[in-house]
Amino acid sequence: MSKNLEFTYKLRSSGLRPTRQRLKICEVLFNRDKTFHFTINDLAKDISKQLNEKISLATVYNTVHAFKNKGYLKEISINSDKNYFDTNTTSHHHFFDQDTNELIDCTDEVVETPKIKKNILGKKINSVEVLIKVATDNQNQK
Amino acid sequence: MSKNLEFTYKLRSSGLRPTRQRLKICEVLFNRDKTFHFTINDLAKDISKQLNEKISLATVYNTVHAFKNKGYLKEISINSDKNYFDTNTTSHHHFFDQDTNELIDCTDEVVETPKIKKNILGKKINSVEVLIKVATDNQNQK
DNA sequence: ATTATATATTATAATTATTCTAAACTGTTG
DNA sequence: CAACAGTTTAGAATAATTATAATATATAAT
Ligand SMILES: [Mn+2]
Ligand SMILES: [Mn+2]
Ligand SMILES: [Zn+2]
Ligand SMILES: [Zn+2]
Repeated sequence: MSKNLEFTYKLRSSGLRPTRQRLKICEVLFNRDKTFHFTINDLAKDISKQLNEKISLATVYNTVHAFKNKGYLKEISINSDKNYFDTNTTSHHHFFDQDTNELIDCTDEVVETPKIKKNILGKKINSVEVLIKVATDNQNQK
Repeated sequence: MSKNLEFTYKLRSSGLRPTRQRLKICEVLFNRDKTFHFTINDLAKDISKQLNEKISLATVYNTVHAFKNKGYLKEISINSDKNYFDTNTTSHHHFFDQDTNELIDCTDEVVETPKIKKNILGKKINSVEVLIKVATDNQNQK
């Protein structure tokens, strides 16, 4: 359980009590090689499958929002139907597959962050992100 | 009522009956100099203020979606809290003011559309749009 | 270790946004 | 002026999210 210890420290260091539920959610979210995108519903389902114990949906919401506020997750709104979270919290760009509703990270080889030549007076730029919408190459343009 | 005639033709030409409600919504949305962004709720409120007659919320939803499907409106998801529509249906970029939840169109002088160097196999690129999130220039980074 | 305190979890209710339904209404065609 | 399909409407239904308030837990204080 060295991973578990890690998560415990991580949570404590940001002022979050390392509860059983939060540690399990950490496990599901952060005990992986690659970052990924998820919806809260997907996450809740994953948890109830992967783990024998159930976590209340309200707790999943609370925890995801707490993790987001601490900077461990990023929220991404791309589609009015689904609200995504991203375990990759760095600034980055996305493909959005309109056929499958899947989000895919872009590497630097795909697209460079565009330069902003003018800003709005009195405001600070917090992020510049590119979204590329793709779909199957049929002639159904709608 | 020359504008009204115009809207009548526009609707007919796309197979939509020019009903009283649709014409009023056209008036509110398209009888302006500049394009703008709105939420369905804002639109419903605007209508009940600007006009003496009420339009059912379901009709506003129906009409906005019909107009979107006909290409007269564009849907923009940027914020999990609010779902926007845009009367500017061209491909373009946006500032999003995180203080006010306001969307602002970017001109070409602000940012150029980035080049996509690689695409996902078997998929067609439907749009490439940049989102610039801004907020007041205090040191409150959260 | 026991107790006290603040914080977190939970089931459920409440709220909000959106879609569905089915009856009434209206625009268009003949 | 029928007749008909398409449209609007109020209200019900659904879905996503947030609020509530009682219970449980983690940590700090004794
Ligand atoms: Mn929609
Ligand atoms: Mn949220
Ligand atoms: Zn991502
Ligand atoms: Zn716009």
